[in-house]
Amino acid sequence: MPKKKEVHPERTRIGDRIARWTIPREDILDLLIRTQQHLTAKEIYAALNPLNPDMGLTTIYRTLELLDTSGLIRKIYTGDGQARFEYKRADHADHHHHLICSVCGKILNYRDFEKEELDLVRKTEEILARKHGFLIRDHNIEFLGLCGDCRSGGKRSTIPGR
Amino acid sequence: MPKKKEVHPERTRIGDRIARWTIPREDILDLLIRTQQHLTAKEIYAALNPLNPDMGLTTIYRTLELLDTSGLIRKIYTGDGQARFEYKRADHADHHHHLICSVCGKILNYRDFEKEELDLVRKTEEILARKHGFLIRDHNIEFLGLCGDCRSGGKRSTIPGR
DNA sequence: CCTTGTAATGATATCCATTATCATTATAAA
DNA sequence: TTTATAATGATAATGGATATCATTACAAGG
Repeated sequence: MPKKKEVHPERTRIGDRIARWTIPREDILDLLIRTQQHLTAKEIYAALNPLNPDMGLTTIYRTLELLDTSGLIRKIYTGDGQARFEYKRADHADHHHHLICSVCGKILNYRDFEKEELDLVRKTEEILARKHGFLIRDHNIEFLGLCGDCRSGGKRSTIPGR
Repeated sequence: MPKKKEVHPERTRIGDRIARWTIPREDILDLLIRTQQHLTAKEIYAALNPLNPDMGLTTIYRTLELLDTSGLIRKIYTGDGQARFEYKRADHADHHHHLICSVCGKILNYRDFEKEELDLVRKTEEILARKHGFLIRDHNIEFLGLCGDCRSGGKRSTIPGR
């Protein structure tokens, strides 16, 4: 049976921004939903190419921008010169932040202290709105440091700027 | 009297990484100390060029990487495709985070809730160290949203992806 | 003061992620 | 089916950042 997928329910979340729900869009969103990693455009391309060799890199970039603008995915800058993407669940079920190793670039998700953090964030958002008229839509928290491997290894990074 | 500056005291903080403290290094660090903004390499180039037309862009990039690696300045990615830099005071006196407008790209510093935030961060760092063997060296917190102008204006951004 | 090894610089070329262009294809509604 | 046009993909172009390498200039030892 050839590829024959149901349209993902999330598709409705971008209904007003989009006219046609296509195979590339379905495949890219699908991949991001399934993976735990933070993928770059090229990684997505590499992952989907075997399944759909006709999909070009341009489409990946365009689709990622569409999904990001629509709030379905999040664009992350970890400082290695390329943007990464992760799926953003509507229900905050996977609310987490990042732990980035400055040496090897590894990214860990962390999920502890959600409640306290959310209290703090909410409070901050209130103040910011009052003080600067800023409407908060999202926040990022990231910790930079050395992962276990790089701490013990003590080796130098080959990544420039790290 | 020609330019004749005292070497900035911070110079000692990178003593072991550096052999010579030069005019470009002094000027770049000096500029970052004085400004409240978050400058790109090109903005720094533009600002210093009138004073020192011989300074090339390459030196700016190299010096910024040196200062960043040494922990004197912080590299920030706001998502507009170019890295920005800010001076990082040793005494945490200016501890702050960023408020980024997704439409116009404006960046505000915010400094409220430092104590609670630091408590939370410290606690988190402890857990992360225990759980993942991660040694935290820095953290970033940023809020993304719409600034007052862009809220009321309701105009669309020309910045791709925003 | 000179000399000298070499760190630092700057012009240039290059790299690489991302965007723009535009002809072609394929979707969804009539 | 037909059709208007949204979406795609090959290609070229853009632009921030880095590599290369000959040149300059700093700092230590004479």
